[in-house]
Amino acid sequence: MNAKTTKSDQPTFIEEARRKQIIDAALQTIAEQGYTQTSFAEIAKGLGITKGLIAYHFNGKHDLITSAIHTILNQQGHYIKERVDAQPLAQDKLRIYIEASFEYIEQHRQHFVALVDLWGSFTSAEEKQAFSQTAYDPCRAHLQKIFRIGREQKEFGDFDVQAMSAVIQGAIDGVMLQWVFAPQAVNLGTAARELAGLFSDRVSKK
Amino acid sequence: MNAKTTKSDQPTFIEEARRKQIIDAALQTIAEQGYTQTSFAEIAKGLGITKGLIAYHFNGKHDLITSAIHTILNQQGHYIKERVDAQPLAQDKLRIYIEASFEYIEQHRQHFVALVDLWGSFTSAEEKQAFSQTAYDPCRAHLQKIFRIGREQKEFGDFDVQAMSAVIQGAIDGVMLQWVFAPQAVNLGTAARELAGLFSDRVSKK
Amino acid sequence: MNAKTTKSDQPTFIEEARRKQIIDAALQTIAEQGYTQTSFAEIAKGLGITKGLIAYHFNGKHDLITSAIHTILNQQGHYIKERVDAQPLAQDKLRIYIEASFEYIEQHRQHFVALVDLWGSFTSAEEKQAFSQTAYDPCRAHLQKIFRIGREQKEFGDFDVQAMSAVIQGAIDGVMLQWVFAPQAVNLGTAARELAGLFSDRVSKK
Amino acid sequence: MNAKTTKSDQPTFIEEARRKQIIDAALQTIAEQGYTQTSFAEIAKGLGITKGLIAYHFNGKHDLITSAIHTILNQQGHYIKERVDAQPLAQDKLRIYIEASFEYIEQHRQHFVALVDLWGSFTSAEEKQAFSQTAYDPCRAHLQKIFRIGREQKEFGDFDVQAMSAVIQGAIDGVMLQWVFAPQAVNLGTAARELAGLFSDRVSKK
DNA sequence: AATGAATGAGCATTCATTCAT
DNA sequence: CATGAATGAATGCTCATTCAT
Repeated sequence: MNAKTTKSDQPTFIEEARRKQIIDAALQTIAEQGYTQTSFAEIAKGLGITKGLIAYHFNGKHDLITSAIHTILNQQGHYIKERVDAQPLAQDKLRIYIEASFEYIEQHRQHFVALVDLWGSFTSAEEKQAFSQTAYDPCRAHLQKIFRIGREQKEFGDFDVQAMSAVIQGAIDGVMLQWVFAPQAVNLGTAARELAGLFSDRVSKK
Repeated sequence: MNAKTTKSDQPTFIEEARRKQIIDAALQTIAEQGYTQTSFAEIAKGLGITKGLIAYHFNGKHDLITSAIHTILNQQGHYIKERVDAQPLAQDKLRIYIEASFEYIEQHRQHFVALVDLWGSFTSAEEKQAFSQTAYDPCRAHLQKIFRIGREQKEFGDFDVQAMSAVIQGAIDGVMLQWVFAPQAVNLGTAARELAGLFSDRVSKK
Repeated sequence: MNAKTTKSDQPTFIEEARRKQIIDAALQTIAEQGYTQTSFAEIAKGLGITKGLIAYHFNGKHDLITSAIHTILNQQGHYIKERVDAQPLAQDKLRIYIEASFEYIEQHRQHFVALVDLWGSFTSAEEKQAFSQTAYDPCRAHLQKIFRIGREQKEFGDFDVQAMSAVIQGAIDGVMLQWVFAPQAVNLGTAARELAGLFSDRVSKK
Repeated sequence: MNAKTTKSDQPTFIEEARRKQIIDAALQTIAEQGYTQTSFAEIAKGLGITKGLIAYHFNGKHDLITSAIHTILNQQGHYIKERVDAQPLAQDKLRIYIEASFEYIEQHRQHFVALVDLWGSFTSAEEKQAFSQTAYDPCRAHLQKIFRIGREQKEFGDFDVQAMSAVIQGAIDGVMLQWVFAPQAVNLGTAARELAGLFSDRVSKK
């Protein structure tokens, strides 16, 4: 309930290292055994520490889960932004956005297995909505920014920017979901190409 | 351990009614409070029965959850199939498939809030994959059938049927996810139109 | 709590048959799966009836268990008495008592597996003592009667009748226990001979 | 599922003390109320701790029961062995074996009340047989060793060693059973004398 | 005489959390 | 910083028992 009382605001080096270590172990355990099977004891076991230590470094389970989610989303966000920003043309930005999304997922499948499981950790509608905003709003905003650039640069034609951002991001997430649970059922590379193709055919028409 | 204390193999009328009633209450509770907060006691409370009765009608929690999932997927599947089959043209079939998917979701938002939560109920990778097959395989198969019809009827051009089915279904699910958690952030009707538009522009090009 | 209210004192034919059938099934289930695993449902399953019917024919679980124990002890008692009474000499009576005890056990191993398990069903010291009296008092009394006859007929010398009855009956039960759980570890026939031999050497000395 | 939340392999002092304390309380509760009435909650209540703590120190109920049984059997075994080994003559060893068995039982009646009840805790035939081996094999082996020494030292005549060990141990256990449930019905001292007498008369004959 | 639906108390077990050391 | 002992509430599940039909 109360935050660490004996602590200054600035986390120490070891504090930060432990938190990162615990978050990684938590994500791994969640991905392997599912959220409901992931207890502090289970995380601690895989790390060679005691569960008391986890309680010491996090303000309860909710804090741990929240931190884990932010870690994943931030890492993915940076990965994509870096690559998209390197492209001058909007149509390349969009293509790279899709490709980088899938690339990151492919390299961190475990993170996404865990992420899907973590939806189950939100009990109230408010928490779910808050998570939704954290997860989707920045993505849609990024896509909409690309669309606007594309229009300013006369690369893209006319379409509903709001809806299209939801559709493109949705397609990325939806394909990811299928791949996460059954990697052999979906080829991410081909899917990326088809998705980018759908869009470019649409907007370059006029 | 033991399935039931009664003799007959075929369920009675009251048995069926109770199971349906319990499944509905379970879905509602899951949607409202999340899977992890949904205990037999919680479901029973909302129904005015005892938790022992739930254990009497279901072979454990896994049976209840499985039954609930199948109920949702079957209902949605029938709803869509009925409407798609009524269309002679493949391009209409595809459009109706997308629209009907969103319609059903819109009318049963609670089911899908629950469905997403239920992913968290699968602990092993095997269970997750099994669920994935139950959920996605029929959808992708249905889409691929529409694509084949479209090609036979010379309505559609050439594209990777496998990947396209994953992308279209993924887009539907991905948009649904955004809407389920933040209904005000996405307009399902507009999204359906943009998605159908993306595809028709693509395939009618040549 | 209350006995069958709609019933006359005289049990009907079908009533008796059902009780016997249920007792037999109960003994078999207890022998096979242990007392703690033996629920009404389990007994009913093996019989093709419902557990409600068992509750109808017995005044609760305690009644069923008590009836089962009495069934076993009475049957064994009759079997032994019949054979002992056929012998005129006390030393033969004693030998036959031992042999018949083992014979009966050998033919009804299941009954004794169950009997040992049923000890666990008595919760209070009073119940245990009551069972003990039901089980042991008649046996020791029978042995003591044989001893007295032997003395009257000048076959046996002097010894503590009370203690000797406990020792002989104890040896029978103790050997039975070893055999019941590990039939290959004890040969009942040889044990009977050694036990009878111990006694006859002792009392024929003077 | 998970054994313990701590890291070290060797138990601490407090750990050992708690386990012993809990085992003692468990034996007492079983002796007083019977195995089926002995829940973690019941044991904890008599100890002033919570049932969670019992689960913390033992790997489930089976572990607790197994530990309790081994505690009893080991203690009794040591008590007897110590006294038997002090005797040079085989006939004294045998007499002391019988006397020490009864002495120990007399001093720890509660243990044996519990032990008899614990038979009911084994559900499968395999578990029962395993327990039987743990309980009886060492006893019979000890007796057979005494018999062999007796023969080597020309104290004992000829008899079936295997069967005799079963009969003597059986008599000890069988008398104990009668005494445990009805202490006033059997005098352990007299019984010990009669039992030892039976044997010595038999083997010293030739 | 028999069934099946329903109950309610009890069970072992899990787990996040607290805290003295 | 870190541990290990302890808590207490919650969970899925079992089961004898009741009762209307």
